[in-house]
This record gives sequence, structure tokens and C-alpha cells, in this order.
Amino acid sequence: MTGAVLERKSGVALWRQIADLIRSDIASGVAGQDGRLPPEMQLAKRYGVNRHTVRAAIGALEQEGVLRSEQGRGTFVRRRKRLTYPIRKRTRFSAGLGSQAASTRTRLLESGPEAAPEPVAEALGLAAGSQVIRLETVSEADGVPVSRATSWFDAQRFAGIDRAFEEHASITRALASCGVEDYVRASTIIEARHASAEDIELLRLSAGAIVLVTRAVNTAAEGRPIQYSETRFAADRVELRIENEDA
Amino acid sequence: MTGAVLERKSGVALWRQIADLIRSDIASGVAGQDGRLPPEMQLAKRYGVNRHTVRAAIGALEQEGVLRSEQGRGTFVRRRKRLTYPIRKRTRFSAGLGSQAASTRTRLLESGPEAAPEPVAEALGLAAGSQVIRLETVSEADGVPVSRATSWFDAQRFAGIDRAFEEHASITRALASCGVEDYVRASTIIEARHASAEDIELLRLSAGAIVLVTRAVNTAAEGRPIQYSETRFAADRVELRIENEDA
DNA sequence: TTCGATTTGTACGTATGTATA
DNA sequence: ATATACATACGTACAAATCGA
Repeated sequence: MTGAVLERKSGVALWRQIADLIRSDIASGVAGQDGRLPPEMQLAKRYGVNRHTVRAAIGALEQEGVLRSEQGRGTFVRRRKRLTYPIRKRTRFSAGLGSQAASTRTRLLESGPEAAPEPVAEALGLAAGSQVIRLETVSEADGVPVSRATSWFDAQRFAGIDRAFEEHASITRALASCGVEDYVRASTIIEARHASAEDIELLRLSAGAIVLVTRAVNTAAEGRPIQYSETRFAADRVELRIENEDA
Repeated sequence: MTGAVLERKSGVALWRQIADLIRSDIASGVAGQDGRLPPEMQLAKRYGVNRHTVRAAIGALEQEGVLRSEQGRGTFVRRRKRLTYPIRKRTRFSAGLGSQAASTRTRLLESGPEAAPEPVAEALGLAAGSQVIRLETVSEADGVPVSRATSWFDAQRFAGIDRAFEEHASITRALASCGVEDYVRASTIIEARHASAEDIELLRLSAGAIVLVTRAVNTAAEGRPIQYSETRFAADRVELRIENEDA
């Protein structure tokens, strides 16, 4: 907003200075009050630079998740609040998000038998190359994709779990139908990375978005591993909360 | 490597097609065997596009953390393996990473009293605006910055903890010198976001990098909250592992 | 040490494509 | 259909950093 003067040849690229200006203008409420940024040409004129230079700045802020550009419409300020996904000994998707969303749903994308990849076999305590059943699912809260998961089960022990899932639309109930009354999460590893092309499509993310990846092993009451899963959460929609049962 | 033909006007931008080609060539070991990519001009010629188009592709892969460009030197393939940072009831920095790094160190950047921000006061069970002491630290493993943390303590209960930290170079020992024999982590919230300018500087990250942010409350044996902290981990260097004590 | 070649970074210009209103 | 606005892609020029002769 301010007719701030950009410093050329100051060692900081013009596009970066502009990005910083726009970011702080948004933070202070000076810009984007109505949720949208002025057109690129207008910004270019205001800052006295070429439109491309403005685009470089906007591009950087898009990567940061501050802005979102839509072809033909304009450039918009992004704001979001995150759901909290609890990770506890007995972690179940809909139970965890239940109070935060009116509706939750897990959809099966694909399933079938395959030879267990190395880390899967190890996590499930199977011989390398054993047959496992893989389920690909996407979970939504109020219609918005929140996470996608790939789960593996021992094909011998859990034959037909894919059909059971289709019937019950829930991992917990599908496991129950296979005789698993209860299960607990034995270990969880969390990392963060840029969303892959597949993540972007399935979770309806924008390019450059971030996913929180959890890799977890669930074990039956006796302690035997029954499920290994890798879940990717849309990082701008979810935060994870680790809950201590005994606390 | 292959003289793959790019499809113009296919609905997928040329720079994106090129980025996909380079990414898969690196994954398959066809490109970047020596850890470096050919010069931009050479790639432009190979793909039959303008240098800028190649730059757009490289820029995207840089954001993903696949490549790193250095002015005057070239563009290099990035490879990394992550340290595993355990989160348990008794989480302590150096103990957790000890086996994975030859040396670990936590450095105090800044400290001092301040009025507690709202979430801090709430987490510590203090009245809004109470005096707290804030510590800003950066932790390194083998000389590489791994995380930066901001910690808050009740200024009354822990007067002088900043000096104690300077002396002992450890939160655990500084707390011990204030009479806290033992403490446990009551809750942890994890989210992921793009690194801020400050994160990039202090953790020596590249633009567009990701940080894993944890917000945690530590409580003394009796259950009273004594420390609230927000830690930012360089996501390309660290993964978090949640550990169940009783498992 | 200096110089020049190489390579990436920045900034401008122009044209055209595509989506939206 | 037209105007608007963002997306892609080409071209050119020069700056800045690196490296070897």
C-alpha cells in the first residue's frame, strides 16, 4: 500500500523485496483486506517494475502458502485453520476428528494383493516377499480431503479385508470382521515433505503444498503386528496431537 | 538423458514436463550420477526450449528439495538422510539424538523476561500477562543445525534459568539447578509449514524449505506445568518418532 | 593476482494461450 | 463475444559468483 521505494542493486532481488512487502502488508491488514490482491499489472505499476517481477514475488508467496492465484480470476489471500488429529494408543480416524467435523468419511480408492515391499514385510514381521493386501484410501472431513493412507495387511491372516472394508467403510470395523477385537498403535514416525503429484491430485492441494507423513504399526492385543500404514495429511489442514493415555 | 519429446500445448506446461523428466532421471540414476546437473543452457538445448523454461523446471525441483543451485558453480542433486528425533514422556534433546550423531550442542541465542503471550500463559497455567522468561536456542548435531526452539518458563518460579542455561548448556541441567529433579512431556502438537525467513537463517535452510513445528508442555513430577516450548525442526534433516514407554 | 570463461541470478520486453466474468 | 487476468514461453541483456589458466 505504502509507496515504499524498492532498492535496486541492494543485494536483495526486487522480487524478494516485493514479496516481503506484500507479506507484511497482508499480515498488518493493509493489503488483502477483501481477501484478494490487486491485479499483477496494477502491482507492477505501483512498484515500478515489470509484471514478471511481480509474478516472481507472488510465486514465492504462493509456495509459502500465503497466496493462491487463479487463472482468469485473480490472486487471493489464503487463510486456514487446522483440524487436530489425535494420535493415541487407540487411534481411529473418525473417532478422533468426530467433534471437529460434522461428517467424516473414508473412501476406498484401490485395493488388492501384492508382494510385501521390504519395509512392510519387516514391520509386519513377515518373510520378505510375502503376500500382503494393500488398501489405498482417502479420508475427508466435511467433504474436504484431509489425508490419504496406504495400509498393508498380512494376506493370509486378513484375506478378504478389502471386501470387508468396502462393506463397512471403516478399517476398525473391517478388522473386527476379521476377528480383531482391539488393536493399538505400537509406533509412529512422522516426517514432512512436499506433496507428490499424486498427493496433490488426491488431496486437492496446490503445487508446492506440504504433507505430514506418518508411518505407523498397529498391533493386536497380544502384541502381534497386524497393520502397517503410511498416511499423508494435508499439512495446511491438519495438525497432529500426541496424547498420553496415562497423563 | 533420453531425447524424450516434449508435448507442446498438451495442457501440461513445458517446464513441468521437464521437471518431471529430470526428477525421474535422477531417481533412476540416469542423471546426476556425479551429483551435478548439466548447465542450464545445455539442458535448454537438449529439450529444445528457452533457458528460462529450464530454469522454471529447476526452480520447482529446488522447492521440492531435489536440487540445489549455486550461482557461478552449477546445479546439484541433493541427497540427505534424516535423523530420528524420539518424542517420549521424558524427551531430552541430546539423549535422543546421542546415538545418531557424534556430537550434539544447544546454543543460546537470546533470552530475557517478557509478558507471557496468551497461549503461553494458558499452557503454563499463569494469569494473562504474567512475567515469563523466554529462551531462544538452536540445536546442532555434528555441526548441522537440526532445530530451533523457543521456551518459556514462569519468571517467578525459574528466576535465573537463563543464566543457568548459559552455564550448563542444557535445559535439563538448568532446570535441575532450579530444583526440578524430573519432568515429563504432557502434550505435543505437531504441524508442518514453510520455513520463515528467520528459520531459514538460523537453521541454514534453503528458500521453500519445510519445518516441522512441535508445541509441547513439560510438567514437573507433581503435574504442574513448568515449560512451554515451540520447536522448529528442519524437515529434511529430521523425522520424529513417537515412543510409547509401556510398549 | 588478474583475467576470462563458465554458470547461475535478475530484470526487462513481447507474444500468445487459457480461464473467468 | 469481449474484456480482464493469470499462465506459459520465447527473446535479450547484464550482474554476480566461481574457477582455472
